[in-house]
Amino acid sequence: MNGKNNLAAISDRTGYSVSTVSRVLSGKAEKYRISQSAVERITKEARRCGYRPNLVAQSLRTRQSQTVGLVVPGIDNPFFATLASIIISQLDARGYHTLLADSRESEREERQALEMFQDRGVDGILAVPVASSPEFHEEVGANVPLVLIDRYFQETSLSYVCTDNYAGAYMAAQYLVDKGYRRILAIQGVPASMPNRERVRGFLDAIKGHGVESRVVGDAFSVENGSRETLAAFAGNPGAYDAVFAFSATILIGTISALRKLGLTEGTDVGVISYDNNGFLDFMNPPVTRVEQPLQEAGEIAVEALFSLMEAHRSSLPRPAPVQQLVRPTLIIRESC
Amino acid sequence: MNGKNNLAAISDRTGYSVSTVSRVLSGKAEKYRISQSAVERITKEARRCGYRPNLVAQSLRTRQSQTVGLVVPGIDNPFFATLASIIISQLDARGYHTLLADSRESEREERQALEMFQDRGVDGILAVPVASSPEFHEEVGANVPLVLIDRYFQETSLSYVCTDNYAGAYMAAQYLVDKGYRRILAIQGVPASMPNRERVRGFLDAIKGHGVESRVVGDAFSVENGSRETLAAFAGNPGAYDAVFAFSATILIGTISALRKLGLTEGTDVGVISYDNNGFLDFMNPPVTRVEQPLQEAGEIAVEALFSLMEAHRSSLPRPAPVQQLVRPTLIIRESC
DNA sequence: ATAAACAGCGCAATCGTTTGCGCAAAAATG
DNA sequence: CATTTTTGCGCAAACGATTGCGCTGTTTAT
Repeated sequence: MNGKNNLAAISDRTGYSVSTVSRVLSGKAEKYRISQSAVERITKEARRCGYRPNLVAQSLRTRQSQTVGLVVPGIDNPFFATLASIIISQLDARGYHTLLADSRESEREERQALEMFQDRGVDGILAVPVASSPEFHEEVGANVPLVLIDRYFQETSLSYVCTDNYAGAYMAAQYLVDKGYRRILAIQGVPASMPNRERVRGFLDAIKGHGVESRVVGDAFSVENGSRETLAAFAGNPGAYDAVFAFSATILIGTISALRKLGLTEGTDVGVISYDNNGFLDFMNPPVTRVEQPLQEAGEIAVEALFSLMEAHRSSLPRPAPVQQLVRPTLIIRESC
Repeated sequence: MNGKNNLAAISDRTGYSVSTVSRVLSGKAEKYRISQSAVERITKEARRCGYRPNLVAQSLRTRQSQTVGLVVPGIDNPFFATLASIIISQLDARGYHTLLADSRESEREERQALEMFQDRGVDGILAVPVASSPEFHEEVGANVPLVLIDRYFQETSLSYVCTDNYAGAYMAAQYLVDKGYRRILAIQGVPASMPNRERVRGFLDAIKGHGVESRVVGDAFSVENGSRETLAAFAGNPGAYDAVFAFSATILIGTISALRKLGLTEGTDVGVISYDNNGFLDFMNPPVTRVEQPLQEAGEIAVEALFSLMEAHRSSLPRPAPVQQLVRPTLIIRESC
């Protein structure tokens, strides 16, 4: 084309100043009482040459980027992929774009991502935190609106929206107990994470006083962890446990894979129950009983909370009280235990 | 803190000009022959106050953003989630950040995303295109490095990296024929997309001359489509087909769900075969035979291609010849047919 | 001794937009 | 007709970083 395609170019071609062109094209024409004739001439020229504002310059000047940063501990995990999908849709619906980062469960990478978000001037941040203590997140949260999701910290003033992992695990364990299982292996995810700790607590509380032998093992929300721990527990002792509680769908896959390798069948030889929902779980053999987390709802609440923080931030109003909410999961009963 | 935290502030506090501070902090000290003493004083002060460059300003000035845009047709689809995950990791490893957009199979939203990417000055774009013709993408590709992935266009000068869908579908169909199936229902995804067209072509070519009755139905890579089409095909006529070829894992889920609802069992009553790989497929009942696409490999090649385009673009060198590559899928044989 | 080379750094323009302030002309008021 | 108000628009300074050019002073070559 004609080389440049910015306000200055339109200014040149219409004879109006850059200021006027800017005001017209950013919809502030009447606020600044620009004449009808100017508005028409300018919008016509802008349309003609397909003008599009440079968002980088706009961000620099206005300190708003129409972008939020989202950091998750592993986008390859279907759970976080689903969560990300839900959040991206929500943001999109509000006209915001998403910078997506993956911390891979690493505190260092998480810090980098959060710093990068700030350096790029995002308007807000949604994070599934990985760090073991809230200091850094709180520091970041003091500068830019920040809402935690899925994981959170004790005693923090940050907003968070999570599912009630204590209740979820409690329901699952109680169900196993009711079904008569008495030797239960729980395979956990990342031990330090709040959801995991809450699940362990819910699990232990539910089996307490029922004469259940149990062990909690494992260290990651991964297929590999599920497989390794299951092998370790059952190899050489096929009757070691009568049920397995997998703390995530990924872990479940590892567990089932290992059971099969050992010649055990889930559901009959060993009861299994899982966390997370997933279209596949209904078509496994047997269909898997599981705790479903209301991710859509959690995502909606989190985004809502973030936007009210952002709104206050924009107007330099006092920060609204933090939203700290747990949403209730539900037990989906099938045939695996 | 001390209010601002930019080059000017450091300039004030050290007595050196903004230029010198900039050159030191952006690692160009020796190129511009800055003295040791200046370098030390400045880096010390920068460390003290935790200086971090404003990436928005940097982008505006240098026209580089260390960002690439990624647009997929549905991040909620596990296939694209996996692809996105792979690509984000690759970009991250090269120090690039990712703006992720979801076109939801809508040409309009795809255009919006691509335009937004340009407005934000991304350094490159990776796209799973949705449009039916390449014009718009070619236009964009003329301005900013662009590589297509998973889907592509005929006769385009754009780079693309996809799997060989013709070969994949051919293998699958041939396997069904070899197994003796003669009435095959193929449930396709988005009809106009190149992978889908190639799969249809591969499917039809493979069954040709073998006396196979077949129909190709459906219009989306979704669970709902799989379920709807399966119901329509088998309701009132349980023996309508002896095998179903699902063109994606999501479609497969819908198909199995529908078969069960109709009292049919996949594998025995009706053979099923699927496209895509997925940890769950091995643990369904029965385990599902499927065509696995080498996504990791495709992602690596695509990112590699993108970076060589970006490199040339940065140095205003002539654009290297487009990379147009198909990578070969493999058939994973299990027990569902 | 004079010129040339070089070391070390700053000036000021630039990227594209936004916006407070002010200025002139036109319109309204007394 | 003199004053005030309103209308319509432009000047220029931001936002924070980068970089071509040039300016001083010192060192080296001729």
